Amino acid sequence: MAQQHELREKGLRLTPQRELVLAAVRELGHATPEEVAEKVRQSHPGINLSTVYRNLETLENVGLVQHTHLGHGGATYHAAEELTHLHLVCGICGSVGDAPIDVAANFVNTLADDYGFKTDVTHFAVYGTCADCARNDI
Amino acid sequence: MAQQHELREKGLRLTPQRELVLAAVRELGHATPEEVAEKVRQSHPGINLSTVYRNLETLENVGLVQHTHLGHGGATYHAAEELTHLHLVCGICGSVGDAPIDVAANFVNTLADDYGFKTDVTHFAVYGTCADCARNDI
DNA sequence: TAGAAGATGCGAACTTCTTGCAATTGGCAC
DNA sequence: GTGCCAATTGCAAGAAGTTCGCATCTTCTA
Repeated sequence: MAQQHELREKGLRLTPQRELVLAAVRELGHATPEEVAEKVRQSHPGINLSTVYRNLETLENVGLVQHTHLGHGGATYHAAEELTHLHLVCGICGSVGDAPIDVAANFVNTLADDYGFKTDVTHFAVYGTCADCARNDI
Repeated sequence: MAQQHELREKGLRLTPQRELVLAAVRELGHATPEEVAEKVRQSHPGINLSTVYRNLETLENVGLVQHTHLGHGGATYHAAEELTHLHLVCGICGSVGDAPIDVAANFVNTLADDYGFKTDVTHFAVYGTCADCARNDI
């Protein structure tokens, strides 16, 4: 774990809180600030929620994590290196499925070619109905 | 304006507030509850925010309006009949552009075929960088 | 090892949205 | 037209999520 370098390289100070926030985001896959805080508290009970928020913002600024809006209001954070998939958010059951980015490649290209719009696939949440709910609904 | 029928048909009572909320959503294209309230206040200054929220919810239940998450947290409301386009949300300048649904047809089909995921295109916000910002950024 | 800059903790404030309740109003039957 | 019941509104309090100011503490550099 030469994680220390990672943070120092970005010009950030190395604090236990910061390391734990980053570790929590990586471990959780995607998580709300609240969930990150909860995770961090397992090993560092005293951590403050605002510290988590500030660190998430800081880590996002240097590109180590990113946030996505999954539809239900709050932001969800990911480790930057894990953002290799789309999120399929089910509006009925709330589940979040994954699909490889390639699925959208065509779509992204069309938007780029026809509209000059550079789609940020990593920041992308797709809303709809998951297979399970679709079965029950129709 | 046989709008009265529209609401009555759905089993809703016809109140000035409700008509105004619906009219505001239609006129604004897409708007947050707050913006709807502001619009309604132009002709009905006393209207309460919770009334706007409740009416938006009611109107959504009967299918006259729908909401979309444009990324920055709060929901945005549309008249149901206007939902014939995707929203291209620019993460830099915050602008909301439009693109016809067809652009996504392929993408939607792929998700349906490969993942059984029924994408709700009308509830769909595409995040990225608009043409203007992309020019300045690169 | 000391100092400066940066980070943390804490509490208060804000924003956005929801909820309970009493008063009001619309639609229906007469 | 009149009256009743249920739906709707306004108000105010309250949740939830997020931000901010400030004093204190910690990290890094020299």
